[in-house]
Amino acid sequence: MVARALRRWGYRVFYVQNVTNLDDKLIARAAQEGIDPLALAERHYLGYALAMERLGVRSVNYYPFATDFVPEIVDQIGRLVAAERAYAAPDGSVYFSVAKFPDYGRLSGQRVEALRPGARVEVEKGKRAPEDFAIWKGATPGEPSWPSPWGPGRPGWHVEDTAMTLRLLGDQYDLHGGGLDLIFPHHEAEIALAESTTGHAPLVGYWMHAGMLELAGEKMSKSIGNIVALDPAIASVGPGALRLYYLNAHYRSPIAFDPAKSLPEAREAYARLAQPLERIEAIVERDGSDRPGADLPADLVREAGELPEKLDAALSDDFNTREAIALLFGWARRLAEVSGSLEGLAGAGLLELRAPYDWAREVLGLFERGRNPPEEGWARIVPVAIAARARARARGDFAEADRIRTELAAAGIELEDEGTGTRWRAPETR
RNA sequence: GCCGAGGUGGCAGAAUGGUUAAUGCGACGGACUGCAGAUCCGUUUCCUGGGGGUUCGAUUCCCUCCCUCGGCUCCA
Repeated sequence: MVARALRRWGYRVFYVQNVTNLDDKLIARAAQEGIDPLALAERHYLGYALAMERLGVRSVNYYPFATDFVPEIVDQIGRLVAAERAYAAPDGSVYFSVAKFPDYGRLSGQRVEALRPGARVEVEKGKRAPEDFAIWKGATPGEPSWPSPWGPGRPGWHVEDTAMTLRLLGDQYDLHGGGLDLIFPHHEAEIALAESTTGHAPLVGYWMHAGMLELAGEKMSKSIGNIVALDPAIASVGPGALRLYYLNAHYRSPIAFDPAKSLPEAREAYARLAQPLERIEAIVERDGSDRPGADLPADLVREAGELPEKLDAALSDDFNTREAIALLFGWARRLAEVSGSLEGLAGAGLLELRAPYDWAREVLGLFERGRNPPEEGWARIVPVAIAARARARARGDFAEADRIRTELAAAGIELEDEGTGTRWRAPETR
C-alpha cells in the first residue's frame, strides 16, 4: 500500500524485500527432512511469493537472497575489520564491536548498559563484550559454508541486509519498513553496520514499523509457527477481504485477530463496500462505457470528483488507511441511495461514479478484477439452472426451486433473487 | 528490571483541547420476498484502563499506577 501510494504521488519507488534464505532453523529442519537447506528455503520462498501474488502484493521490485550476496557480505565485513569496528574470534566468527558505535540504541531508545545479556539467546563465547553481535559465523561441519579471510563460515543475520542494501540502494536510502519486533536488535544493528562501513548517516531517512497481528493475545509470527493461516484465509474470504482486514487499522497499531470472527467480519464489510461497484460494472460490461443515458446529477458529479482528493489527503496523513476506508464506505452508502437510477445513466456518468473505487483499486489493491474468474463451465451451467429454477417458482414448485438452489450452494454458487431476476456469484472471484 | 507499541461502545477500529466521539461488524425494527438470503431504510441514549494535575473546558497535554503485546544482541 505504501509503495502503491508513493508511486501514485509521483515518487520513483524501488522496493527491495530481503530474503534470509539460510538460518539455524532452516538448517535444522532441512537436516530433519534430509534435504538441502537452500532448496528448503527456495520452497518456502515460492510458497510466500505465491501467497503474496494471490494477495495482490506486487509492488516489490526485487527479492534478493542472502546467499547470493556472500561476496558483498565478506567485503563489508573486511572493511569493518580493517577499520577495527569488528574483530575475529578464535572460532572463526567475526563480531561487531558495539562500543565503537556511540549511536547504538538510538532507534530503539535502549541504553546498552541496561540490556540484560542472555535474556533469550545464550551469550556466545569469544565475544569481547556481551552486547557485540556476530556478523560472520564460523562453519559447523555439515552445514553450508563459504570461504572467507577468517575461515569458512556463513553470514550473520544483521549484516546480510546491509550488504544487500549497500549494493542495491547505496549508502543511504529513504524508507525502511518492518515489524515493531525487529527494531531491536536487527534494525539497530543495520544502522550500526552500514554507517560504520560507509561513514554516511543516516542510513535510512524514515523508518516505518508495523504493529503486530495478535492471535489470541500473542503476535502472529513465522518464528512461533502460527502463520499457517494465510493460505486458508485467502481461500476462505478472498484476497480483497483479507487486504481490507489488514488495511482496516493504522499500520502502527497492533490488530487483534479472532479466528472465529475477524475474517467473516472482513468478508461482510468487503461485500458491502463492493456491492455498488459490482452493480455499476455489471451495467458497463453489458452495455459498454459509451452507453447513452441520462447525465449525472450535479451533486453526484461534484462528490465523485472530490473523493479521490480526500482519499489522497487521508492517506497522506501517515497512511491513515482506516480514514480512507471510512470515506469509501460513505461513498458506497451514497451510491446505494441512488442504486435505483443507475440503469438510466449514461456510461460516462457511471465511470465517474466509479472513480473512488478506481482509487481504491490502484492504491489499496481492493476490488481487483477476478484473477480467479469462475470457470467457464459454470458460466454456461449456472444460467441454465437459474432458468430452470425460475420456471419451477413460476409454477409454484418451490421444493424443486429450493433443490436447485441447494445443489448450486453445494458447489459454492450463491444465488440472490432480485426484482429483475436472479444474480449468481461464485466464491473467490475477487 | 530496562526499552518500545498499545488500552476507545457487544466486537473490530479512527479522530479531535470545545455543540450529537467516525466507519464497519453484530443486534433490533421496517421495506422487499412463497421462504431464506442479499439489498435498501431506520434504531443501537448509558463507550475514551484507574487516580491525580493543567485548563473556562481533557478522550486529546503533564504526572503516576494498572493491564496487554513486542524486544533485551548468533530465533529470524
